[in-house]
This record gives sequence, structure tokens and C-alpha cells, in this order.
Amino acid sequence: MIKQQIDYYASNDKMYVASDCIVFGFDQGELKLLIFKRRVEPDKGDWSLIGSFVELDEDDNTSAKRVLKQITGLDHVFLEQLKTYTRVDRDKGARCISIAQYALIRIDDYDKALVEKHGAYWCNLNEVPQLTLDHNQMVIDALEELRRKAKYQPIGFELLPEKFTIPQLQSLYEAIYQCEFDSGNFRKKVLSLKVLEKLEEKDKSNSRRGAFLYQFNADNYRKLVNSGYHFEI
Amino acid sequence: MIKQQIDYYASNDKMYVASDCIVFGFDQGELKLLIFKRRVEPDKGDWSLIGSFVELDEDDNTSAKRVLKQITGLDHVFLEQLKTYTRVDRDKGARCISIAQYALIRIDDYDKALVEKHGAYWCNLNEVPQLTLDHNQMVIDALEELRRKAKYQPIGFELLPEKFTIPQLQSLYEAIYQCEFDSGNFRKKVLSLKVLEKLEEKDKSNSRRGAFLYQFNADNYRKLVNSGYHFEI
DNA sequence: ACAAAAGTGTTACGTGTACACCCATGA
DNA sequence: TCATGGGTGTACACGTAACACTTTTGT
Repeated sequence: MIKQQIDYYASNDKMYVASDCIVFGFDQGELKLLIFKRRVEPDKGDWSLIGSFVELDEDDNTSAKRVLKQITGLDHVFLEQLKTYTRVDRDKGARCISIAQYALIRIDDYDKALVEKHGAYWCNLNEVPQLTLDHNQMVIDALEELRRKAKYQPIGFELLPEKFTIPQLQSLYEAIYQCEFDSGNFRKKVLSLKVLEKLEEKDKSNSRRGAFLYQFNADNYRKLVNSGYHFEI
Repeated sequence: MIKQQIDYYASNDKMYVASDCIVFGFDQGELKLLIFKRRVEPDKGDWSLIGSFVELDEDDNTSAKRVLKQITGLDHVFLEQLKTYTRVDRDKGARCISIAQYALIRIDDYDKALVEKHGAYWCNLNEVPQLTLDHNQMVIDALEELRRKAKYQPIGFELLPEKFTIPQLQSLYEAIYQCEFDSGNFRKKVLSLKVLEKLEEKDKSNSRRGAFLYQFNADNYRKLVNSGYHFEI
């Protein structure tokens, strides 16, 4: 029985499985993408997403988190599978499929020294250079997914510091959707969702008057979702 | 150079890559799922989604279409990547990841003889038996995706015959979302989208009066989308 | 006191929802 | 003629968008 089983599997071909990571950050009102210089052939020296081969004792998520930790020094980042790229000729080096994932990180938290040491670089999303293999397509797909998700799930908060102001949140959404929102309406909408906790502190970096800081209340969000609440921005 | 490249790839491990297919159909007002009896160890004889190993000269889509054609006799089905399942211990037989895809097919078109010959079976979506490996989870995820997509993209039509009535369309959506819609409002909504062409024929199978048949106009849909139109049911 | 950002209030409009109603037809 | 499903019309509630307006504070 076991013999037969092994034979059956063995009569098929294996492939390399890579995991590539589209890392988004938000800084100075701009969406950023983390890229670095490819260190292996083919196309050594080209810009590339960060990635790695998935090892036998890892799943895609574990693999991506390992690389992410290596390069940004960050643990506990938001990470989600995007799509698997399987074109036969996508990698000239070998038959290799890639499970792409996208990550959202609080850009002021990351270990700048580590990022630089690995030759990585935060590039502006409107100025993404030519990337290796099919990585540009991955970025396009990830951005589309981010836009789709941000509307129905509170993932935008993953890109902001713990405490943020309503105008900061608005500027993030304006960066994601590349358009302007009416500030009054945006504020009303976002507060009506009942997932923001107002703090006593103010942030005065952007105005004389200062804007109150808020915090995302994940517990409350979960409760609302469980009771059938439909989040939407 | 090439030597170094090959060495680099070779120092990593390969895996088996499978492609599993969640096949939805619609019949008698019910959503159906195509499953069949697994013919290989482990778990030979268990119910399973249809699937196969992805061959070296195939991408995931090609692979799924090959199996689908084999078992249903159908070409040109709607097929889209769902998600890739990579848990280390998901397959007891070997380290094997699976790229799941979901398909929507017009159930009255399929080759019934072929389906039966392969031991496949259309099961009711509310009565899915225990499936092998992580296939039950795949079905859950696929159903969620179908619900999400059907709201914003005209994929529902893939499950209906070429010509269908508005009440038929409504009954499909009721099956997908497991709730009832107001028929007047549903009709207004769906006709306001401007992608249905009214035919002269009537279908009298469900009422004495008969209901007019309609046809989905894909060209018109594409035009509307290109001009920024936002489809939503 | 004024510029500039934060924050509030008011109104008009379009869309979804509930529901009453008419139509066509075979038995 | 009546039961049944197909199809139309209307009235109201509500969320959104546009925009006028007030508040705060450093210079």
C-alpha cells in the first residue's frame, strides 16, 4: 500500500516554490513599496521584491515572515496571501512558481539599519522601477487588492502608527485611492463605524490647533463583525 | 555564471504542486458541487474535489482545464484561481501544495455520461460530505469568494443557460446568498445595469403567463466597465 | 487679527426597500 | 373566473455629497 502510494507520487514532477512579498508602507502622505537588489542569477542586480524559496518545513506564510524579519527586523506584520504565479516561463532559471503575499507595515517602526544593510529601499508607488520576472504584475495586483480590501476591512490602520489623527487617516485613504475626500464627510463616516477610540492627546505637528489622536479598537471591531456588522469606508 | 545559477537553485527543495478544482453548478434552484471518489492513496475511496498534479509544462489554469475536460467533457468553462493551500502536513503522502481554483459551469451542458464514468457526482452544497485533505476548507473559501464576486461581477450568468428569465436569475442569486429578494426590486436593479438583452421568446415552464427570456450581453458589459461603470447587484 | 487646519451643521439628491397593484393565461 | 407567477408603480427612509460655517491657536 505504502509502496504504491510512493510510486504514485514519484511518477510526477516537483517544482521550486518561491514566496514573494509585496511590502507596502505609508510615509509623508505617500504609499511606499519595499524593493531590493536581486542577489542571484538570473537577472542578478535587478530590482526585485523580497522573497525566498519556501522550505520543506514551512508554509507560505512562515516563509514570507522569515524573510520579512530578516530584512526589516519586524515581527508581527500584517501578511496575507495574494495570488500564485505559475506561468511556465516566468523564471528563466528553473521551473518555479511563486506564491505572492502582501504585507502592510508601520513604516516608522521598521529597522532602518537592517533594511539598508540588505540593499533594500522604500520606493514611491508611483515610481516603481522595472522589477525582475513578473514582479511588476504582482505589485499591480497587490495594489488592486489593497484598494478592494481597504474599503471593507479595517486594514488601513496597519499602515498607521498606533495613535493617529482623523486627517492622517484621511490622507492615507487619499494615497490609496488617489483622490481627495471631503474632510467633513470622511470624519463623519469613519466615526460612525464605532471602531475608533478618541484619546485625550492631540497631535500638533500639522496645525496650530492640533488634532485629537485616535486608536483603532480591534476588540470592538471583532464584536461588531460577529454581530453581523458590515464595515465599509 | 550558469553554473552558479544552477547551483543556487539546486541547493533548495522542490515540492509537488497540485491543482484542485471547486466546480459549482446550478440546478433546480440549488447550488451544486462536483466531487468524486479519490483513486489514489492516501485516503483512497474518500470523497474529493477533482484535481491533478501540475505538470512541468503547464500553469495552474491549464492543468485544471485539462482535468475538467477529462471529467466533465467541457471546454471553455469559467475558471479562476482561488487560493493556494500550503500547510506542511496537509497531504500525508508527500510535501505537496495545492493551487485551488473554482469553476462555474452550466449544469445542463455537461456530459453526464463522462461525469458518471469518472465516479463523479453533483452534490448539493448544503450536503457536502467529509472530503479528503483540506478540501472542505477549499469549498468554504470558494463559496465565500463566489458570494463576494457575484455582487460586483456578472459571473452569475456563467451558471445559467445562455437564455434565462429574470425569475431564474433571481432564484440563482437566492441560492448563492441563501436569502430571498423582493422580485420587483430585483428586476429593477438587474435591468438598470443595462447588460441584459430582452428576447422575444418566453419560457413557459414555470407559469401560465410565461416569462421573457434574456441574454447577457458581454460586449456591452465590457464597454460599460471600460467607461468606468461600476457593476453591483 | 489673520491664516490655516480641525471640526460641526445643514440641505438636496439619488438609491434601496417595502408594498400595493395590474397583467396574462391555463385549467 | 380564479389562482398563480410575471411584471409595474409609488412613497418613504436613509446614506451620501456638497458646502457653508465655527473653533482653535501660533505668529
